[in-house]
Amino acid sequence: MTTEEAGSRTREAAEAAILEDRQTGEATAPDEADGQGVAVLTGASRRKLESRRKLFVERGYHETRPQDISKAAGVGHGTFYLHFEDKLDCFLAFTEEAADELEIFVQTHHAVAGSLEEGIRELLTAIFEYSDKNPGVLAAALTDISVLSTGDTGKKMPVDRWADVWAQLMEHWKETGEAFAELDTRMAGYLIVGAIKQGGAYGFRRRLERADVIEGMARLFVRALKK
Amino acid sequence: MTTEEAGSRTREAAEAAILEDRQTGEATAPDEADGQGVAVLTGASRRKLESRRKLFVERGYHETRPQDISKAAGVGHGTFYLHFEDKLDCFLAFTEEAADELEIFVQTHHAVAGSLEEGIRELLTAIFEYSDKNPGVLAAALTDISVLSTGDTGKKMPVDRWADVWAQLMEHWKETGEAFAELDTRMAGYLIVGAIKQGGAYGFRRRLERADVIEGMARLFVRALKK
Amino acid sequence: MTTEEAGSRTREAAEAAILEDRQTGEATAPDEADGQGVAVLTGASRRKLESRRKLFVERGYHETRPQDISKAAGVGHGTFYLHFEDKLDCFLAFTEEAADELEIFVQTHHAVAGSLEEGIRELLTAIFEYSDKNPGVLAAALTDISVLSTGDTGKKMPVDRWADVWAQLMEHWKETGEAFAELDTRMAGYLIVGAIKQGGAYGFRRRLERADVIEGMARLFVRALKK
Amino acid sequence: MTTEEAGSRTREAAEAAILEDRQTGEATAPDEADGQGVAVLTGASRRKLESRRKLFVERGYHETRPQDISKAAGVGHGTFYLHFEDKLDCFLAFTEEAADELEIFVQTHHAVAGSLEEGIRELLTAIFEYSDKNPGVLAAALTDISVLSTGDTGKKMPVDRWADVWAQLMEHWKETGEAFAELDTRMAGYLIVGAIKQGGAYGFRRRLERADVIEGMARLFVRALKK
DNA sequence: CATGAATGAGAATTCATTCAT
DNA sequence: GATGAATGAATTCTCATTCAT
Repeated sequence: MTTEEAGSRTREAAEAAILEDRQTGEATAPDEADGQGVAVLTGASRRKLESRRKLFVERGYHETRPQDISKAAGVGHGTFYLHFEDKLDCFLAFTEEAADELEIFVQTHHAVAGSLEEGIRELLTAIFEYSDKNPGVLAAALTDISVLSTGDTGKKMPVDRWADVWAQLMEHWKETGEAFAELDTRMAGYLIVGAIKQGGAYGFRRRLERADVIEGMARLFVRALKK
Repeated sequence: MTTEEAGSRTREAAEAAILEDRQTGEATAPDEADGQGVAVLTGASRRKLESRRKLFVERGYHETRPQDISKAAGVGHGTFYLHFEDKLDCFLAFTEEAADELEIFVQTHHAVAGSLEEGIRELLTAIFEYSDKNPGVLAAALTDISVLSTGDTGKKMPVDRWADVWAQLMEHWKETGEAFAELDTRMAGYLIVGAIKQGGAYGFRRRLERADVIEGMARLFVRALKK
Repeated sequence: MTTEEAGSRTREAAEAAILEDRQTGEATAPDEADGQGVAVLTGASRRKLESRRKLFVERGYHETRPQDISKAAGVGHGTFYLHFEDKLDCFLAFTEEAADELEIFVQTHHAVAGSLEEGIRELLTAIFEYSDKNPGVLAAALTDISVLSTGDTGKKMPVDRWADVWAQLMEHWKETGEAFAELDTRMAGYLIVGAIKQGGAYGFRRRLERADVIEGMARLFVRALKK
Repeated sequence: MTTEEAGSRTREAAEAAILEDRQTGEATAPDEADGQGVAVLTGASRRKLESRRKLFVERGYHETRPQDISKAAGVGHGTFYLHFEDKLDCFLAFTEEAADELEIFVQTHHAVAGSLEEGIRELLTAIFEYSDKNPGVLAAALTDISVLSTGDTGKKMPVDRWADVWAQLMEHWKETGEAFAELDTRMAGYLIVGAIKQGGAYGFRRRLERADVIEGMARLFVRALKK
């Protein structure tokens, strides 16, 4: 998605667009919408419904009612179901939105990344910057699917997407000979995501300095991965 | 708990007791696994209520009703509330029970652990053995508290306990000079728990060989920690 | 409410409107009989929910479930909570409705009241006529608040409203010199309301002739109040 | 009941016995117990169960559970049902106990009463003294039966007993020619009880001076009844 | 497209009462 | 007699979703 666009933007611009609630993002988001009931709308109410983010982040999935989202968006209850199949669908939309934003961060940061060491540090910085501007969003978006519904929805969750991103990077570092050869990049992707999620939550709770958290993580990740 | 007893048992015996649903544990567990504010009830129904585990694991917190637990235990609805203050209290009891069990595994494995490398491998083995015998229990017990209730309950969750265990081990390895000096053991404890949780889920979903998962994790952890 | 309308109606007409379940009252009552915090809903279900009266009167507060009221009204359980905050709120709405109706009776009767003696007799007549047409309503509406909820709700209960009405009348009779000068009208208002409530219940149980009950009360009240 | 005893006691002694929680009352209370399941017991637990009074007064009927009464009495749940048929039976026992106590007050005060005027003032004084020593007891004991259960229990409630007492007194005053001849003493009994109940509640809420409340009531009652 | 009144299955919890010990 | 663990019908209230307008 929007990779060509992202390429033509400066890194700062791309991030700014995201952080300022995607006023320029309109051109991109609808693209991903398939012709089906979900996320079909382009107009005002779709943008309004993005108020879901605030609610899901602050209250969590189970404490947020479709009604709340509609109300916060200033639309009627019924309108909610013109945009989302159901509550879970709405949550996944939020989740994907967050993943999209993060992906841009990751990509733009990677563009300038040189060595494995610099790259990891850059990425973590990007992630925590994002987290700083969007407090709680990652934690909320990484909510375990099993908590949301019983049956496996088959949906690709943000965890998977993000793990992929890391896996690809590590694959790249394997090719450049910076990462050790036996590295199982898929597995390592999940391990890193898990570590970041838990470590991030810990740092948040303990109100640790962002720089310290990043440094602590980076050191361990670099040691773990470097040849 | 039962540390003196655990000492007198062989490691296998101790684990077996746990894994076989604690037939020998009765003398110890029911007395202290409670501490929940509700009257410390012993007797038939309390033990029966341990059926909660199966349900929380299979369906998750939100899909398990107090009624289900009572029914599975073969007792009346009201009996549930003689043993637990409310649903959350019941879940936390399950959670602590699992943490207790795991702690024994970790302790007994550590007892024989020699080097950092062996130690990590041992621990991971222990954890995955436990997970193998108690499928899903760890994942369920590590459920994020924020998903369970709105307000912070102030309870120490299994994640914290487990992170502590790892932190202490790493502290030990720092003293023996096996772990690198600048290691922030607290943070690293959380990172490892997060990684194991996510990696474990990944391995479970992909039906990976346990040995491979352990090996993959161990390699990374050792690299990350060793001097 | 509807004071100007009541003025233009004959006394009989105004009462009839009330007693015949307010078919003409629709224009006025639904708009203000609410004031309850929950959205001011008009429309079918609100009027239907007035079936609460029958239930509260026949079964009393504790024997009437929100569900019963909904069912009697032919609406769903959930609808109940669109109109009332909770069960108590619903009861208080009934209570206020009854007080409103009674107030009109009292006012219209007072309009024609001449002397203290005539006035008292008129009022009692009005009250018992109302009670006759709405059997049990006053008794139910005068239910002691302490029976309904633990904490003081701070709400002005019908007893207070009605005591006020009597107090004002007595104040008037003090001014005209018909009532004795030292009369504490506030206190006397409560005494009279209490007496009517208990005496009414007694008369109802004993199936006494309405005229006799009125006469018995009137005689005592007149003696007590007249200069 | 115990009229001969009451007669041989001084008024002060009789009241003291009541107010000091009836240490001497044991000889009397059991007398009234019939040979049936209810109130059969004489021993320790019966006296203990009298803690019901505090609970019914403070929390009201619906907020007081048999369990609470048992607990307050320091006996087991089951013991409750050895003494009372059910919760309502227990409440009525409390109610009768209060009525008994009040009756003694009323009788002893009446013994010294001379004129109608003095008599009324004496009685009111007695009642409010009792209420002062036993705050809330009368209000609780006068709880309307309809609030307690659906079907008429056929039990004679305290209201009735008390109304009777007043009726008898008024009958007496009719005979002495102090009360006006046409007085319907039965009805008037209820009117007075109702007035006292409501007026007492009002005075209590407004924290009026007891003397003022008594004076206010007495004046009205005397005016209403005197020839 | 948009609405919001209406819905009713379902959730958590309570409590009067029983009965085996 | 005394106990208190056990019960399950019953209660209040919620909330994801629908559908007539």
